[in-house]
Amino acid sequence: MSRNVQARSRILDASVKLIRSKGYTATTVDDLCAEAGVTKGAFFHHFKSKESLGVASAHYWSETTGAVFDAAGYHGYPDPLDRVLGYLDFRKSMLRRQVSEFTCLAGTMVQEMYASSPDILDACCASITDHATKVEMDIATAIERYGIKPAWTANSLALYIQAVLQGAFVLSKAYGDGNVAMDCVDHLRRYVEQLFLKSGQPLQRREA
Amino acid sequence: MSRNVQARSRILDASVKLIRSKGYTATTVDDLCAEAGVTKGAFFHHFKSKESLGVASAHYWSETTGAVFDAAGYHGYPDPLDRVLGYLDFRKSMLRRQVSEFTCLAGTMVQEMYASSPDILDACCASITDHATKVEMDIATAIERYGIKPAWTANSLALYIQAVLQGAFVLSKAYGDGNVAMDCVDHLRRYVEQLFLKSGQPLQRREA
DNA sequence: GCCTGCAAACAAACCAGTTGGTATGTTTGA
DNA sequence: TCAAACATACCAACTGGTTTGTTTGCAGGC
Repeated sequence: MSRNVQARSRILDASVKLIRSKGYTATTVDDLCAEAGVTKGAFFHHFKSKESLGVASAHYWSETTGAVFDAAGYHGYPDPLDRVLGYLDFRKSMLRRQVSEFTCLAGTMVQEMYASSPDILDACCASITDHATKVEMDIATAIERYGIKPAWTANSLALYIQAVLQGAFVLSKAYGDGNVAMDCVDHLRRYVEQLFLKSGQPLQRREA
Repeated sequence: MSRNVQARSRILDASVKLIRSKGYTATTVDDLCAEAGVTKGAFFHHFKSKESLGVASAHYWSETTGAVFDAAGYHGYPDPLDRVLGYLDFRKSMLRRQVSEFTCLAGTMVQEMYASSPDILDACCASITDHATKVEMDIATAIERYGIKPAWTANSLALYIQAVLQGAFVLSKAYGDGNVAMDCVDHLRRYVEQLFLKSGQPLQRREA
């Protein structure tokens, strides 16, 4: 911990950047070292294998993105449905950036590693599940508050939201920009609003 | 065309199987040859490079899956909305199989190659777009037939449907089975039904 | 003086693609 | 007609570069 405290976290930052754009397999240890500005010796000092870096990268992703969402403003809304819709608006706002800056590391790695590395798969799955669970809380509270008796569960809607986002990322990569993804979030928002719209009782107004 | 007519198509079959489960980069030419039962010489006789096999694989995927959907029964329904919902039911029925048998080659490759190979990206993008366009036709007809004036376009809904499916595949890989994906299709079906449900005018009944 | 944190060189395995050849069938022209 | 020339489909061995991981050594704090 003497010479350079940040070597490990510089490797983790490099892993997020490179794996998101090239994928896990195509990202070599040399690539990671070059991007992080460290040598192979430093890499294998901090991670016992490339696979363990993959696992650490997924955990790191969970922590860093978790902090971003925890800090977002929508958590302050008193209405739980507003918080869910606020989450969607927040996600939509992120889609203005470059494709490589708004896509999901966990989703990318899952697609590539699901049959190859159980450890990486578990770490990615935990990342997605943890994130979905936060939204699920607000959905569950909203179901209670709005007094609806849905044919679906808070869990399934939370996972559906994640599925739409993951799929929107795939289409964004295919088309080269986030416009498709924004349209997808619009459809998703309309659906969520609809689910809580009791027949005859209009939803109270909220800001966009 | 004398010795063994099927060498090329055996390689293509092998590519779909291997790339879907391991990803493009992790699938080596040797893997493909072993799976197809051919030698490296045969491989490079039929494909000038691994990348060109990737492109050919995406085209092959388009053709083979296109044939499956073209042969499905829902095209016979007279009501265009029934055809759209029938498409969703058909997709849901596929989710009973193994994860590696219902996921999308194009979506998997896009995630991995979007920043690495423009040629493969184009081929995958075309595959997804072509497929979405078929659904878009029925959506457009349904908009007319049902006389609705939506805030969305047939194109954006068709792409949204693909996004949900692609995202559902990611979650299926993460959780190891298609149950999450089936829940997603249920949510999606509810949404599509809702979109065509004019206030006060119930939708005519159709079979599940 | 010994552990941590890293550098540099090295090694063994692996990978895409090449080479040089063979077997089989097809075209051509005397 | 039929044989020489050509084309196609394929094979086994090889090559040069790349990849993950190791080893050895060294600088500085405790």
